[in-house]
Amino acid sequence: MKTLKIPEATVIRLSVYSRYLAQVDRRGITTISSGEIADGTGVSPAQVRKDLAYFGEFGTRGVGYNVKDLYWHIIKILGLNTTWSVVIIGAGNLGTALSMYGGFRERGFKVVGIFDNAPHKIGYRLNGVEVYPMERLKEIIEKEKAQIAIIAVPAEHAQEVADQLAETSIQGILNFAPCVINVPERIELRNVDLSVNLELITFNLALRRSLKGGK
Amino acid sequence: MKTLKIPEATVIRLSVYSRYLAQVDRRGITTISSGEIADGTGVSPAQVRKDLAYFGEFGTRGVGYNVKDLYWHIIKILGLNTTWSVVIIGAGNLGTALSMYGGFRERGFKVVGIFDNAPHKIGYRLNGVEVYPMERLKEIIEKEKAQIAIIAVPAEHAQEVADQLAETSIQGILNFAPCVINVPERIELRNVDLSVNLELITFNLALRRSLKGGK
DNA sequence: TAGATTGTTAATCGATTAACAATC
DNA sequence: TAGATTGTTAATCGATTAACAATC
Repeated sequence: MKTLKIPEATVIRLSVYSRYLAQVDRRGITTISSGEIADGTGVSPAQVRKDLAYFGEFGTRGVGYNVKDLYWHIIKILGLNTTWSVVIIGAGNLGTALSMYGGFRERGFKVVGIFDNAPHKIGYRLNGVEVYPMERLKEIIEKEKAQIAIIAVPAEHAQEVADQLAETSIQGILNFAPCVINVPERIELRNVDLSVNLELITFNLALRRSLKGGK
Repeated sequence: MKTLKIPEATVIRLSVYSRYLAQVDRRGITTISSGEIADGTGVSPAQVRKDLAYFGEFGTRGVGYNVKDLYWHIIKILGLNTTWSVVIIGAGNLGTALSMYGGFRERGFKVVGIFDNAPHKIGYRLNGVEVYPMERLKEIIEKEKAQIAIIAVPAEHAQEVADQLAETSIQGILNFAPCVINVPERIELRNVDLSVNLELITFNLALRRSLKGGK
């Protein structure tokens, strides 16, 4: 595998391609061209081929790509050929929603524990997954071999939770709290700010208005 | 206002700057330089100045920026100087979580209605917001003057919901269903795929592994 | 072979960074 | 005035697109 830096946009598109290929496969289609993938996912054919070229040669010139093969190649590239065990920190509304989110299971993620420090929540099961007290974080992560943690606590407590996670064998953190957190280099961190997505909409709506009104 | 195309990354950073400025303001600081904003948000000072330059001149050479003024300038740029009324389609776990998500309220978003077609959910209140049947979608959107809709239904029903929204006066749609949907040009659309965020983590973890093992 | 489509290189486009004149 | 920091231009960097040789 080349050591070239892969653009994040490429990884996101690979995810989109894989979903589209799964859909095409369900329709019983066995071969597909970069142009067809492009049409189905809203990118350019050159983009599709370039994205794939970072990782190898998966097609046959003059023919195209085998749908199933390419699907599995991408799944492997994305690291989704194995099941990932996930813990969720915070059994509030967001944590509860995420624990039941079908989109995770579909892509091979398995929620193995939810953590909270509200005594009345401990011991409950959400979607079959037990709610544990925060004191058992390290124990359960190690017992269940969880590799990824999702932080779904209020912003005030996010860093505190991150510090506790840093003491465990967790490899990746997805942070939904709207704040910046610091974690050791060895942990792969990603922040999702749900509000920013609405703000990108309001920005564009405000821009449209000012173009109409202002001009 | 210039008609230059603004990079999406710039808009996202403006959102980050505004949160940082709010925090700095709470500490009672009145003036700030691009370098300090850069340090506080993890970008370069040139980036901060360039991002702001798309929209005007907000600083004083040799001095810096007035914290409060700049905060409000950015809030206005993001279209957040007015309250936006939001409806959520789908009273499942995600819809429920989003209806109670503090991060929205903080930035001036107000959830004015939740819609579902499960009879046993109708009439309930989530966080003070009523759950309405889908048949009343258009009526309530128009009555409440909702401008933005959040789709939080399973992927199979997302397009159907989008079609119904297209019949209303809704101006923007935030789609959480992991699928591509089509809406009229006049509607500002944005997709959020929660699973992709986990996949960006697993991709990097898989990459780290292969670099360690493969090399 | 002729037609089709890949993989890859070169050209283009756009975003970030460095540098500095303007100016408080 | 001297020091500081902005706003902006030019240089750099990186990603996308166009084009085409390779080849099925």
